[in-house]
Amino acid sequence: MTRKSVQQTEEGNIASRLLAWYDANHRELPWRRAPRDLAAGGRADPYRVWLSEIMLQQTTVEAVKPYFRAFLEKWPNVKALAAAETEEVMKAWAGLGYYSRARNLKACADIVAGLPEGFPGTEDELRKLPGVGAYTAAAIAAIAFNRPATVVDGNVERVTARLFEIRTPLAEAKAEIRAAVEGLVPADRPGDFAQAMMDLGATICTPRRPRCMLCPVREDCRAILSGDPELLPVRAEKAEKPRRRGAAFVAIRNDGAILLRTRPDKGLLGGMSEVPTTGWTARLDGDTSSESAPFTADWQHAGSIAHVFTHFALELDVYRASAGDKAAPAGHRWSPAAEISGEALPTVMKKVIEAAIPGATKARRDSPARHA
DNA sequence: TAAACGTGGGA
DNA sequence: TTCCCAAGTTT
Repeated sequence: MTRKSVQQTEEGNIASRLLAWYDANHRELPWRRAPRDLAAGGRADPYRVWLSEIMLQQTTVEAVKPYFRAFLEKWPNVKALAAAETEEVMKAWAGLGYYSRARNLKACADIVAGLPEGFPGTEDELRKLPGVGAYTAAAIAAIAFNRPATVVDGNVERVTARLFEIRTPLAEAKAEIRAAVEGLVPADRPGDFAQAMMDLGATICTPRRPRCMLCPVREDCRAILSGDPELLPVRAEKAEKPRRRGAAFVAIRNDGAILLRTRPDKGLLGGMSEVPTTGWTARLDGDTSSESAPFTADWQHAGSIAHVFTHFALELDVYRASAGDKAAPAGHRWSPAAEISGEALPTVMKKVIEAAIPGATKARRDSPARHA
């Protein structure tokens, strides 16, 4: 009935083919309910959908999996997460990147835990939550609440630009792409449709070397007919990445504790822990390490590390010194050796500490991080 | 509108 | 090695 009427349009054909493909070829993911489960009356848990969507923002599925499992084990529902300390959330998020997501995650949990109905089910209401933008609001509405929302992420943009041969550069093509996707969304299974588009983009309609021979909608794809699908979507060329330098100081107390401090909540690596460093904008001419070290000591050059952020590349000279039993300077604290692996250390800081003390950031059996 | 914001894996 | 860029949001 409704299915037949939908299939009478070209758009309906695309959605139907895509859903049939999804039924047979969907990826199995820790946060996903299989179409079979949903057909049997299963419901996606909004908490898990939300948590996974936040983690997946600009982040690969493989990187997210272990973090998703760890979060779910520590905090099985939104009230548990709301009861947690922000610091613990930052520690659990360490290494995943884009740390404002962790802060917003906690802020969002605090809000939702206070709502009688839990997560709202409409895009408009979801969109008001911290860390939830246009994409995430639509994804949660569609996947967790079966609303016919138009879900547009990077995969969907690529698939759609190829399907409709949209050659407008991506930045200016957003509205056009959104309108095209909106015309495809089936009233029947909007959540599965959204996930089908994303799975197609991730496994078939890939950025490079798309597997068009395996594509369920290749007969509907205009990019195949009149060009090279791999050339779409058209992206603006990216600006050259500035290179910055600095120095980092690993101070080691007699008992093996390391001197740390916490970065401001806003900005790069906001709210995360670090060893003392110089500023990262200055181009170091010669050795200025002793001037900007946290205290005077016999600082030894322990090597250097390189790390690439989204908008600049960083090289840090790493200095190491024994600190005896010195008290921590203002704004700093000593982190016991056994607790280093559980600290909210971003990857760049783990590299620094490893350069000074190999193995220091690896989890040990007696480390609290393993018992938490 | 554009820049800021992390990290890791694939080619 | 180097480049690309992934289930984006915020300011």
